[in-house]
Amino acid sequence: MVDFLKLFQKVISREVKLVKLNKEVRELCGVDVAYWGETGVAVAVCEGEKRLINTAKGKVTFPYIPGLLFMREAPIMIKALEGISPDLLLVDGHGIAHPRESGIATVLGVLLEVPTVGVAKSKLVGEVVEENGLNYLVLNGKKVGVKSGKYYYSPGNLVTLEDVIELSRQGYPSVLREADRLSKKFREDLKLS
DNA sequence: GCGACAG
DNA sequence: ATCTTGTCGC
Repeated sequence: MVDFLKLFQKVISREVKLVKLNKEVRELCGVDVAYWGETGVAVAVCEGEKRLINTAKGKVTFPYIPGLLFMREAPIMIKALEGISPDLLLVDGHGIAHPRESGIATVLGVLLEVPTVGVAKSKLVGEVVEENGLNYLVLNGKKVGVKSGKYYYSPGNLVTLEDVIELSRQGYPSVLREADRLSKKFREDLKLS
């Protein structure tokens, strides 16, 4: 099964288009997931003309396996993103800074056909190499992302490394901060009800 | 065999 | 991710 999933990721990585995000980002969205045992709570926070918050709740049984995070969180994240098509989607996890260049941000970007960037709190693969004052994440001699502060940013789909660097300069995205805060808040609400 | 290992 | 106390520092 794991072999099949890895093949799926290789197919996904072949569909990735690292092209410049030209359109102005009017609606920025961020998604995160919190857990209460086997119950997952996904929250999508969108900031644009109006502020939107979507949630999704459900059993998450697939185990956490480094490199296969998408199997655990992508399904419920997609539920929370139903009906939403942001100009840019930020995902808690890596994009192409992944063994098969197919982290959860990349999988979501390809499946939903939306520009995505992966923002992770820790490294999965690659080494940090400084160049021109920037800490690039290098994998197999290729720059696949950047480290800014304590976070790792990498292209998911439909964005360039330059777009990602630009985003990383803005500091940790508020939409992800909010998605993280709210997912944990809603989890607490579940414990009570 | 050993170390690394998103959330 | 989640489980958890105190402690160090701005």
